[in-house]
Amino acid sequence: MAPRAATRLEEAGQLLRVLAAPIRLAVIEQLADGPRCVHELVESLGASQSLVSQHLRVLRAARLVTSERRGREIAYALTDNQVAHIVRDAIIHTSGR
Amino acid sequence: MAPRAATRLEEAGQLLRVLAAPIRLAVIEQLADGPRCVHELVESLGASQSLVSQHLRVLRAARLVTSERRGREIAYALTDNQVAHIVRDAIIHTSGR
DNA sequence: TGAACACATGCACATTTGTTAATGTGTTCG
DNA sequence: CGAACACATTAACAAATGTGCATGTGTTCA
Repeated sequence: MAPRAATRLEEAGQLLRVLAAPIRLAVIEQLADGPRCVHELVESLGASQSLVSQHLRVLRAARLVTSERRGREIAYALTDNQVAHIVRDAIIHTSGR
Repeated sequence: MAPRAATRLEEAGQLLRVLAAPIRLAVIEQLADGPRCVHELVESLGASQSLVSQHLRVLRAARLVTSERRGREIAYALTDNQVAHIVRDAIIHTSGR
């Protein structure tokens, strides 16, 4: 069942808006190599725990990542790798000049 | 010469932010089929002339489109088709579920 | 030259978004 | 139970963004 054209572009726009933040791109890059828990992301990104959680919340709301509790940590993973592909294309486009 | 990682993600984020608006996605979809002048876009998109110009300004500033005067019209075209490819992937990702 | 057309720009305003600081929830371990 | 760890959430604020209205610039044609 195909949605209306307007809705289709709105949904695609929302996806891109979720991706349109450097720190979230960095998170996705990390998760492309496998699941990570929050404090690992905090370390590698050099951002505050609160900030990382805020952005993970956005990614989670958009269903781009899934979370799974492991002991007292929570592991995040990419829902699908097509998103990582879009991110890679965007990076290639800007770096290739 | 590869830019710093932070800069790389910032630039990719900026590209995605420019794409993250339904009306700009619609413009890019139109231009993927060939050059269009502004009043053609205004008609097909059903938006005001001012609004379309504002968004074309954003696309132009990001070097995603080029403009060329033809008589009293101004024709817009995609700078490269890789951007159209990214847009298509984003639409496919959201529609495919 | 003047009028009509095609488009851009400046301004003002509401909405959204990113960030920080503080606090809350859930878990492990002594 | 209580303390320490891992993470989420709330509130508050600055900054960026989208939109409409009005006006400006460039072009064609009579």
